[in-house]
Amino acid sequence: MSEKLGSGKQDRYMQPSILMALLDGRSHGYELLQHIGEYGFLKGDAPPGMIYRHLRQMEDEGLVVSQWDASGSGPAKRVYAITDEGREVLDAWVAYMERHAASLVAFVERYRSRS
Amino acid sequence: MSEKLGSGKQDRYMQPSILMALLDGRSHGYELLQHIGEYGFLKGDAPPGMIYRHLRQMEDEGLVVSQWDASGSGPAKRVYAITDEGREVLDAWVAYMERHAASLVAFVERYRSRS
DNA sequence: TGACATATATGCGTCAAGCACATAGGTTAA
DNA sequence: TTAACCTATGTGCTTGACGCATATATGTCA
Repeated sequence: MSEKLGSGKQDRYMQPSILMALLDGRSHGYELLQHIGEYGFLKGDAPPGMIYRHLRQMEDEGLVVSQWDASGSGPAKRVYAITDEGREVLDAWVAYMERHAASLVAFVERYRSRS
Repeated sequence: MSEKLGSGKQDRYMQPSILMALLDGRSHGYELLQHIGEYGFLKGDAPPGMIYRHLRQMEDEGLVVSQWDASGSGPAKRVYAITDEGREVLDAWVAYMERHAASLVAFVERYRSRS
């Protein structure tokens, strides 16, 4: 039955999740992959392609900045850091999510209260 | 700033809104248009084309059934009623929305608690 | 030297959203 | 009476994000 919900295309909140993770410090795509699932918006793992595309787009929009890091072992990493503009956008996201949560709760309430 | 949120493509929850409205009794597209905004998931008015497409698709899936009503004034209306399967899907939607709201609240909490 | 983990990125098909537009019946006012 | 408007239901087209598969490259370990 639940397979009819939203055709599997729910909002994954990739952008705010990435920005939130970057609040804790600079990181790179592959590392972010393993952490943004913690927020509960993804069912399984985040698709790698998605992360990198979001990061690139967010850099175009000035929300993050990147820098290559070739130190350490393994291939070079593109390390991202959040910008002031990114912080503002995250703040707006949180405000939006708060309103959205309120609407959801009200909807659920309304449904539950009609026995 | 907020124009960067989700590129304006937030989840409108059209399907559960329609099902919820039909719980209060049979109705038709044009009438639903004026009521499903009450749930707070739409910024302005719902786009008419969207409603009718959803209703058609939901009828294909067996969530609603329709019947022409030529009585009364004005053009004929296609009146929809929710089915048992529609009720089950709505129930699943509500459960999903409840979990989703919890994730959102947790995210907001996490953000707010880091001063 | 072959398999595997790390790390980033592109290409392609699909699907829903958003918007404009088309159709048509009925009512009302100039 | 006819033009404008409200009711009512749909279709067509473009765009953009998503999901998946795939490509590329480096370093490590058996």
